[in-house]
Formats: sequence, structure tokens, C-alpha cells
Amino acid sequence: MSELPKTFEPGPIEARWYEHWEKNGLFRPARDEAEPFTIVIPPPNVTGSLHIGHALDNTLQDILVRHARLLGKDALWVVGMDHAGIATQMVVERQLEERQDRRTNYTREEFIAKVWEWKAESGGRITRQLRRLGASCDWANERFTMDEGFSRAVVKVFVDLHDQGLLYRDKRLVNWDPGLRTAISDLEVETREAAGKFWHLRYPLADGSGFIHVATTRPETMLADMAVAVHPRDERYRALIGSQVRLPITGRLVPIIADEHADPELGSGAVKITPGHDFNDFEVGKRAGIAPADMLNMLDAAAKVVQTADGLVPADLLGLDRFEARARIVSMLEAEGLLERVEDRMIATPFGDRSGAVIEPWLTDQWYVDAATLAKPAIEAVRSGDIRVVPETWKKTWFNWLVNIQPWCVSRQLWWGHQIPAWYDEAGNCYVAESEEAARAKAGPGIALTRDPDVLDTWFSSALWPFATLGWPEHTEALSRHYPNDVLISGFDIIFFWDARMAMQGLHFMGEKPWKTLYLHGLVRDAQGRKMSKSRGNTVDPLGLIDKYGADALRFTLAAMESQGRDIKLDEKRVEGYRNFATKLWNAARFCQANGIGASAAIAPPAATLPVNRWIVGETARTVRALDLALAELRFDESANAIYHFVWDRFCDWYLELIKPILNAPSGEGAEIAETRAVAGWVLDQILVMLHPFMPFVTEELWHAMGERPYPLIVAKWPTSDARALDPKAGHEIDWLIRLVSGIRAARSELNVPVGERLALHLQGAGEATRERLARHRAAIGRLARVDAAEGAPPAGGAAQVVVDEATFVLPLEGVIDIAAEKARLARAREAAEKERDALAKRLANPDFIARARPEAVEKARADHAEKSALSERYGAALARLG
RNA sequence: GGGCGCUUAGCUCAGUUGGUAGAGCAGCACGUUUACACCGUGCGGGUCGGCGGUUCGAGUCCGUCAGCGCCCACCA
Repeated sequence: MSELPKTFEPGPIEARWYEHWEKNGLFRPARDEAEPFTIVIPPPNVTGSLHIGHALDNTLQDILVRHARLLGKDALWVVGMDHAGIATQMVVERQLEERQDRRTNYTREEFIAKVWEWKAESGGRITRQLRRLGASCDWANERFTMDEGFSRAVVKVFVDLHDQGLLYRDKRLVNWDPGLRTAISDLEVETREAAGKFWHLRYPLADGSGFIHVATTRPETMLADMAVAVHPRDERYRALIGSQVRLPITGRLVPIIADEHADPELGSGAVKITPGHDFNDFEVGKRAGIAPADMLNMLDAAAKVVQTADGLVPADLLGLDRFEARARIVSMLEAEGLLERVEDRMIATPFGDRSGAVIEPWLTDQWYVDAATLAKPAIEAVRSGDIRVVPETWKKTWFNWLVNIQPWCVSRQLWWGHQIPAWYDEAGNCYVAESEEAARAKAGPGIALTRDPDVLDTWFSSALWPFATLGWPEHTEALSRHYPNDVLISGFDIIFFWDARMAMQGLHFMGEKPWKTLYLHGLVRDAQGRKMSKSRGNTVDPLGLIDKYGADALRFTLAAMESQGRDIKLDEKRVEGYRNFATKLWNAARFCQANGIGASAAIAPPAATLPVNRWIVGETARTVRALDLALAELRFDESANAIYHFVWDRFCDWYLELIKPILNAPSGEGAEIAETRAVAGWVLDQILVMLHPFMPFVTEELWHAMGERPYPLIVAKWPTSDARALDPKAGHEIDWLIRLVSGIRAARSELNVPVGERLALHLQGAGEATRERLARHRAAIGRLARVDAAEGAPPAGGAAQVVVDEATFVLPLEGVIDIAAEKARLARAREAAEKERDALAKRLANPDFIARARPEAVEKARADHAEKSALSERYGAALARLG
């Protein structure tokens, strides 16, 4: 037991204890016999640094893991990082560019080596930051989505899915990012409204008989037009169906076809069809019998104009950027009198979420996962309740996306990532296998093979995180113990990217859901409710808050503000408030130290005879129960509030104040002092344990400061909410005491009685029990309310009066206070009681209420009515006494 | 075009199965009591977005309107 410094400084405490825990393996004590509890961290990007969203996500995880550990479970928090293909490659490329260098100056192997180098040097930043936050992860088994074991898992999943027909190569339109020059998935496309134009064009009919009008937002794609479509029931064009159009500029002859895609209400009702550059047109083209291989393409990977297969694009357009080409083509059409008019218009435009480039639908060969098939068990698992989703409202989103899911494009034209395990021979035959040797065996002897240069979508590998981190495809002990995981905590922003895909892959490869519960939290926003972003400059740096207020304060803030289903608007004032809370606890511990209160020897509550001690033991048990319930329901806000109010309102404001007279009593009361010290020490211990998941650092510090301990707090025992600890009689007594003291204080304050003035306290209409209570708590009442119990009837004259239950407490104040003020005060109190009484009377007078309301409700209304009636009468009597 | 969420005290938010509203911060007043001014005590403050319905009774359930936010979707 060491004396606590007067001021609480979080910094040094945090550094000391984190190191102690980690060094001593306390994040993962050996508990082979214990019930497992498992959480996996959403692996942060190697490029990442801890932002406030991580702080929230990881705080919630740490609370659950520390709680489970305190419950004696074999708690495992799997930690690691994600290689984050596109993001990481972009970072390293940008570094090269800063040195006037570029990726393509290197071989693939050289470049990848540079990325690994960079990862080694700066990739661990976020894990250091996680330590600052207090995250009790299993660092001894840190994983990476491209480490050797994980890579094996990725390859196996690819090959197995392929062999099962659930993964295939296909030529179709894909979302192409011309900035990054790679395909991306539907989810990586952000559609935003952007200012654009609607060009109305005249396409000459081939027979020279006139024009057909088409409207388009993308005139440049006319270089690859293959048809003009009209609605089959559109009378204006019926006669033209089957005839031909001679396209301007290229002179290509294309048919006018009938297709329901053409909307007669929109534009002219006729629409140009460019199957190679538009998702709708692709489908129209297929319906018109054009095979994907025959669809014309006019753009290269950087979205510059290239020659189409029929060679009709004029040479001076070749090599132009798509937007330059647009301008050029519009002016060419205008010159030929084929531009009818131009409308300004907002266009729903697709952008790449990483590059910000306008996405180009582009015809390429890519690898696709049959997501619809994998989605079915994931839908069923949530529908059946096998996976519990919290908050439930997300179930609809889950179903909506998974039911309508499209094939998942998993190949990326990047260098950094898991290279696709597929090999091609010179004839273009494809061999998917776990290794080149295996592929060669499939291909047969003497066949030269080239490996597919593409890599996999990062999410393809992170989808395997819940089981590949546990050793899969090996059948490890860890895997059988810790899969399925207990809870996944994730921001709702990655529900499709990650959560749904984990469910799909986990159910498919493990035959079992990845986690029992999926908990989705909101986003952390700034104090004005705006989304935080670097460009907006409103990001909150969690490390800065930790430096300023301590990790405990930040953690507690995030937990207390995490109410299900809502975004968090973070206000620094809240963090400051919870730093104050930690300080409050610190000072309470100092008080205990100064009064001979120390670590409790036992887990069970000490025997107590004094009501105040019996009461606080009961209150402790109630808090444990409230906390258990809240944590079981994943109500982080409720659990934080339960412990907060117990510590501050019950323990500090009342209990410690109430025991001061006992502790300070003159000698001769040894037994009471001993009992009180024991109880106070025990309660403080329970507080430290209960608060530890939320505020691990300050609690661990105080745990040791209060005395010698057989084990650190991080592996202490969670308290039990033993109902036997509750003593209703003591509870009522202390409740009465609190109401009495509060009542007297309020009266004094409202009547401006000088604080230094000690008043006499007389009784009016008090029963025997009240007199006994008053005698028992004379010292505490005297101290807290600054009154001295007096014998006999109150003297006549001015007095303040406080009604508690049946008794009226009279504080003679002749000459001290303004009698009129006290009368007004009592009249207000009586009026309030009467108002409630009358409302209850009205309800009770309603025969329908008596007949239809639940009997308990009627009973309660009667009891309340009686109480309010009595109360108003007592205030009436008090008023009468003042004349 | 679908789907979801939000609207409760000046601010940020709770409010479990319907029984006439709570917290933190901010505000105001006062500071006796050797744990704590990062504190203590007390006080003020809400027609629970509008309208309608169900019910003995609605912040809580249903409908509708208004405003705000998010997600999904191939209107050229």
C-alpha cells in the first residue's frame, strides 16, 4: 500500500500498467479449462493510424474482452492488420512520386519488396496506438492478412470456390477505375449527383429519309454505338424498327431495334445503344443478340480513345482523353448540324471511392464470385436468429443487400495483394491450383504456363479473418475452441464490405456462422454532427484526447455515448467530464487510504450490522446486477451510467459522507469503525473491478495502491449480484435519511439560512421508528444538515418545516428567516402534492380505469393517492402552524 | 424510385413490456464540513416536431404531414 499522490496524472500510470500487463502475458492468461470468449479485431489497414472511429470500435471490444476475462473466461481478442491492397499501393506509389519515381520503373517483385519494407517500418503505428488506448489484445499471436498462414487460407478458398463452381472468370462490363487502372466492385463505387449535360443529337437514317433524335449524357461513346433502341409500343417509331442509321463521324451502319429499355417519356424516346460502355446498353445488346466478345470498345485502361474493332474511328480522335473526346465530338456534330440542343442537367455519376475518378463501365475479363449462392446461408442464419444482430433494425439492411446481391468482382489489376492462383497456357486455357506445380500437373507436361498477374480484392481475404486467424485450414485447437467467435463489433459502414462477406465465407467453409452476435455501432461525428474528414479538417485525434484527459476518460466517454443505433456526436466537454470522474474516484481512494480503509481480504461482503453499511452492500449488489444486465444486452451507455452513478452519487456523495462520523468517532466504538473500514474497502474493491473494463488504467493503479493483492486487477474476479446482500430494512432507513438530509438542506438553501448557522431540529407527529432512526443517525444528520436534534415540542414562532413520511421536522428560525418566504415555499410544496393527488383522484373516479386497468396499476394509483393526500395535509398543517 | 433512422430541458442525448418525463454539460444562488474547486449544497428549465386515431390512459402503439440525415438502385 503506497500513498496516492494528491493529483491524478493518467499518463505515467497508463504507460506503466500497459507494459506490465503485456509483459506478464495477462491479456491471455492460460485458462484451458475455462469457457472461451472470442472477439476478432476488425484488422486496421497497415496504412492506418488510430482515428476516433477505431477508438470507439476498439473500446467496445476491449470492454467486452476485459469483462469476460474478469468473469474467468478464456478471453481471446485476436489482433492483426489488413494489407489493404489499393490503399497501401497508393501510399507507396505516392512516396515514389515524391521522389520523381514511379512504380513502373521497377519490376513487380521489386515494387512488392518496397511495400513490405514500408510496412515493416511504419505499418505498426496503429498497433502502438491501440496500446495507448488500452486494448488488451493477444499480441503474442498478431496476424496479417498476407502472412504465410493466411495466404495459404486465401489460396485454398479461391481454389475450392473455383472447383465448386462458385468462382469463375467472365467477360462482362465491370466498374473500371481509369485513375487506378483496375476493376473495382460495385461497393467501391460511389454514385453522386454531378452537374452535366443532356445532348440531343440527330442520327441520320441510312436511307436518307431524315433523322432519328437521340439524347445522351455521354456523346463520346457514340464512337462505339451499335444500335438505336425505341420502345416496341412507341407509335412514333414503329415504322422505323428494323431500318438502319448511319452514325455520324464513324459512318457505321447500325440498326434501329425495339427494346423496352427505351423510355418513351424520356428525351425523344429513342436511345443510342453502346453495349461496351454502359450497363443498360450491355443488357440491351445481349438481348439483341450481340455477344460480349463482339461488343465494340473505344477506350483503353486510362479511358483514352482507341480504335474500335471495325476500324471506323477517325485517326484524329485516337489517344484523346474521354472528356476531350466528348468536347471534340460535340463540336463536330454541331458543325454538321446534328446537334439539336443541349440541356443542363444533374447526372448521377459514378466515382471510385479511393481515387475519386469517374468510373468507366469497361468490358474486361475478371474473376467473379457467385455471391448469390453464398448469400443464401447468410440470409438464413440471420433470419433464423442463429446470428443475433444488434440493433435489430440492421437485419432489414442485411436481407435487402444479400437478397439482391450481384456477382462479386474479386480481381484487381494491382501488384500489392494476394496474386490470383490461376495459370494460363499459350492457348489461353486456364488452370486454377494451389501452386504452380499443381497447375502444371493439371496442364500436362511440356506446357508453358503464365500466372494470372491480377491480385484479389482485399475484402476477399479479410472475409476469412474469423477463422483463418485461428489456424484454418489446419484443424487447430484454437479453431475448434474459438470459432464461432462470440461477438463481432463493427461500424455499420462496413456491413456489406466485411460483415456480410465474413458470414458468407464462414458459413461456407466452416459450416457454421462466424460469430453468435453481430453488433453494429454508428459513426463518430464532430460536435456539430458532421462526418469527420481530413479534408474538412474536423477530425478529432484520439491520441490528442488521450494526452489531454487520459485513455480512461476517452474510453468511458465513448462507452457512455454508445447508445444503440445512433451516431455519436463527440463533444470534448464530455471527455473532460469523465476525466473528472476518474479524478473523483482517485480522491475517494485517497480518502479511504487516509482513514485506514484498504484492500478487502475476501471476495464475499464483510458482515455488517450498521444500516449504512448494510445499505451500501445492497447497493453494490444492485449495481452489479444492473451492469450484468446492461452488458448482456450490449447496452454500453447503460452500463457506463450504472457504474458512474453508483460511484459518484451513492458511494462518494452519500456513503463516504455518512461514514465520516463513524470513522471520526471517539475511541470506544472500535467494532463499528472496523466494520465500516472493512465494508468501505470491500465496496471500493467491487467498484474497481466493475469499472475496470471501462477505465482499466486508473482502476489497476488504485487496486494496487489500496493494498497487497494476490493478483492484478485485470485478472480479478467479477462480483456476483447476490440477492442476499440486499437488506430492505436498511435500504429504507438510508433512503429516509437521504430524503431527510436533502429536505433540510433544500429548506435552508431556499430560505437563505447562513450555512454556518446550526439549527435545532424538533419533531412533529413522528412515530417511534422515526425517533429511533433519528437517534441512530444523529451524528450524520448533524454533520450533513447542520442541525442538532432537540427534545420537546418546537417553540412557537417562525420555523422551517420539512415533511418526510409521517413526520414533520421543524427548524425554529424566529428572527432568522422571512416567514413569508417559508410560507410560500410550503404552499408551493402543498400545491404540487395536491395537483398530483387530484390527478390520481380523477383517474380513480373513472369507472373504466377501475374496470379495465391492470389491477397492479389501480393498486398503485390508490397507494399514491393516499400518500399524496397525506403529504398535502401535512404541508397544510405546517402552514397552519406558521399562522 | 425503394429502404432505414432521427425530431424529448439552452446544448448533446437516455427513456426497457403504454401508467402524466431523466442524465451530463451549460445557467443561477450559496460555499460551513481537512478525499476531491477536475469539488460540495441547493435551484430554475420541457404543451416529448404538427395533426388525427387506438386505449380507461400515449414521449412510448397506428396513420398522416413537415423538416433533417443515411443507405441502396443501370433512367439514356
